[in-house]
Amino acid sequence: MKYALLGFLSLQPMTGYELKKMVSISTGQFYSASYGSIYPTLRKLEQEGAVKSEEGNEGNRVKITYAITEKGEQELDAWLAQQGEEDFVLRYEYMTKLFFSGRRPTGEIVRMIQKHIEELGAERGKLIELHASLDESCSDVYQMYPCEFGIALYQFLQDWNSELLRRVEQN
Amino acid sequence: MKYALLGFLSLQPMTGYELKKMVSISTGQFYSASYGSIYPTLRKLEQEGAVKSEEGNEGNRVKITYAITEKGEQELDAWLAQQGEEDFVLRYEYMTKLFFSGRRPTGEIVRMIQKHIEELGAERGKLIELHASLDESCSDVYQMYPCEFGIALYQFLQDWNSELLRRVEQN
DNA sequence: TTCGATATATATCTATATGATATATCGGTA
DNA sequence: TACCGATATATCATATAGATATATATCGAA
Repeated sequence: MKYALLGFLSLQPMTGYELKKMVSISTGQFYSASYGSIYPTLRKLEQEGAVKSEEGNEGNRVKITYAITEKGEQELDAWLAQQGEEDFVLRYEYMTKLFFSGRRPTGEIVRMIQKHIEELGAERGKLIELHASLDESCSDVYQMYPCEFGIALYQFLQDWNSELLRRVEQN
Repeated sequence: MKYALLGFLSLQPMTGYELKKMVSISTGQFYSASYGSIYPTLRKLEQEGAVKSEEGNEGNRVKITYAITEKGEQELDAWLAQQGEEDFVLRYEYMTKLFFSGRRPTGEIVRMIQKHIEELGAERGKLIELHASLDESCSDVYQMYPCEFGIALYQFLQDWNSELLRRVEQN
């Protein structure tokens, strides 16, 4: 969490709200953040001296903009450079259902798989749109990779489930 | 959480400890459970009447075996039949690092990708072993699919990252 | 021009989950 | 018999999502 926020703040100073939007768009497929974690983490990062906040006021609105500090940049680079076992967590509820599908009639399973494939297609479509819009705004090839990964991942999921559908229908 | 535990208890009555082991082996790739969630959930399920517990005692050891009830079976089937948007969460820390890798020297990025591909291969190897051992114990084709999915997923991840490595090395 | 919908912005609460740790028993082996 | 690893239950601290509350700003349509 902490390092991802530092990373985004290294691109430009932002408010918690802007941070949430940016996280959702750019790495949202495999890393998401809620306000319930963003705001407390920002306060903690400021205590540590990794970011500093500036309270601007547009009219009557309170607006706290956070910027990364020199110390924060160093921490970010240390995290990027460190080759630890990276966290990889996949929670795929559909697969849990599939595991127990032996209890259910084949027709129902077929419909579940078909619907899932459609949903995967829709998600993939959204990412393809995002990719087109990203082309202009990205300062860096590396910032395109997660979106490209997401598109390829959904393609893989669609393919795997299409093959599953074929197998289930065949008996 | 709740429904996954009900599912496993529909296969056979079990203790919380056995449940944890079984979850880790069978759906562990995309759904995991800790004791801190298993025991409280079992107690809640019993309050709801979806499972009933029996306190057996082997010698001096306390051993609480949980079995699914008729009501629990109905709840499980209702969950399996219901076509809702299923939870899909991927937390892929490596991809977050990649997003910010523009800050780092190419050599370091190449090493990160290489190491990651090796780790993916190791994980895939474990699943292939598991698949071989599963052949005997599974009562059902559906119980094989999650493991097969895991193997295919790691293959996809290896392929995607190998292609990424090629691209990064080329400039 | 005013009304309502949507976007911006911060903050906090509840429920739940993880990971670690504590405690204790059991079976096998050295 | 002493010890290790597996079995078994339980709980703590910490983290997080998701929902909700509150308020302001913007913009288009009636």
